[in-house]
Amino acid sequence: MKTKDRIILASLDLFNEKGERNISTNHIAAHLNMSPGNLYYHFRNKSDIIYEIFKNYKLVVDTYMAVPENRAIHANDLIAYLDAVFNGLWAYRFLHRDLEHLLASDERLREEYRAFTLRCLNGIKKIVKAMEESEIYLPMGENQRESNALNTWLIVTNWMTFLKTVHGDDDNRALNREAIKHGIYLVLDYLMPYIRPEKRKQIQSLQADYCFERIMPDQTEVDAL
Amino acid sequence: MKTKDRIILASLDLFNEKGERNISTNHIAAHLNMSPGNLYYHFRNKSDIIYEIFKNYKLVVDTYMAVPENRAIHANDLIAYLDAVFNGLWAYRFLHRDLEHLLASDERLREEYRAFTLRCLNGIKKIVKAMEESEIYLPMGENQRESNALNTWLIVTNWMTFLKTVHGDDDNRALNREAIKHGIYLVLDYLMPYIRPEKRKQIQSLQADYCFERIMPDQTEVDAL
DNA sequence: TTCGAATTAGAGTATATACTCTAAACCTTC
DNA sequence: GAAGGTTTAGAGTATATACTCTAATTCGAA
Repeated sequence: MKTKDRIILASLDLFNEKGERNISTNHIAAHLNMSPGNLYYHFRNKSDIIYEIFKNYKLVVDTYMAVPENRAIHANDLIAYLDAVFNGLWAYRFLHRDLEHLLASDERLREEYRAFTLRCLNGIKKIVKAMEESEIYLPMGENQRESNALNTWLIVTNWMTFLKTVHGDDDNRALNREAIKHGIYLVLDYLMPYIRPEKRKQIQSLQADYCFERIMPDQTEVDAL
Repeated sequence: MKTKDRIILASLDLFNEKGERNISTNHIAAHLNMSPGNLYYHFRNKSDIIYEIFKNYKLVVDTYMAVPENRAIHANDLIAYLDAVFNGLWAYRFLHRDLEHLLASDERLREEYRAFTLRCLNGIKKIVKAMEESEIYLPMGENQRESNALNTWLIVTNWMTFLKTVHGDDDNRALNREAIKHGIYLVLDYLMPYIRPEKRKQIQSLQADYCFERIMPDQTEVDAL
């Protein structure tokens, strides 16, 4: 593998594992048994590494967000979308940890992230529209579709972070890739009222695969807080 | 005012304005025309300042989350809750920017934040239940109430961050206190299906105060992305 | 007024970070 | 096997950060 790609992969790993803030270029180089000079031969600075990682992330998400072209959309597609998006978020989870800082330190990234978000929201709206057409969703107005896209986006992109903040340090149940999927359950719960009543049973049975043990502890424990 | 309190206030201001990551203890001291030694006389370290700020935040939110004791809950209460919470989030917005890092660097904070979150979720559930009892909400099961609390929490706590990431640098429309309130519109949109049909008109007219221009630009611009 | 504690100044330290520079090693390709 | 570009090592720099130490100042009570 090219050195440049090795740097990108190692950086992604380290960033995800320890947080971008805690990983210096020297750490990355050391992790690869490589001199800092070598790293800086391949990248002008740390921001460039992050930018390159972001481009990969974008590629992944953009690829999975398309509405099927030659056939009607199906309930299973909904699950497939959510699955793909949660996988993407997991694989690049460091990006959402202090996104604001990343965007503030790289103008390219800020502009492209903005465009990316708008594209995603637009993608969600298209999916919603397709769902309406294939009579899975109840018909809704344009305003509602936009609120829907926004709320879905907020829930999806912040589920992981929420899990991390609410679980103790010892408790690493929450931090693995599978636990993340429980977000799918939540999103489907959010979408349920917009799904046609006669289709809800079907969606609920798909949803059951992602059911999760309570996030909240027993009521007795909560009352003590 | 006590020096200790001046440090807390200045830190909060600077953290909110520039981000905690970009503000060192030296910055805070300089901002107050005070020696670093003096600052460290009042606080053992930077984490302690943040912890003290968090305690204030907690106090504010906990105060506003209570269900009214001697009367039924009213639709206006819902707005009041959201208003209070969004004000709190705005006033302490730095906390949510890289919460994960803050929690990772201070065990007290991690444990207390966890308890705080669970208390909030529980508070939301109690409010929902009260709304059911006063016949604003449709009755729902315990599971649904929990999903509801979680989704509401995710939308509320991440609306601001979302705005920051989606708006350009020049575009400071998004960053003021008022724009934040548009999140109230979104949350009410989310809650609408759970509100009794005969009450929706009323809620919608309250919601209208928080209506916002589209987040997304014209469709033509979006298509170009 | 004085004494001791609380507060403050300000210089200083150890460490880390992003990043640079020069020279060496490593490849092609002729 | 020599030339010339690409890649790498490794030492080094300028700056920032969190934090410490000592000595001075302030202040409130006796």
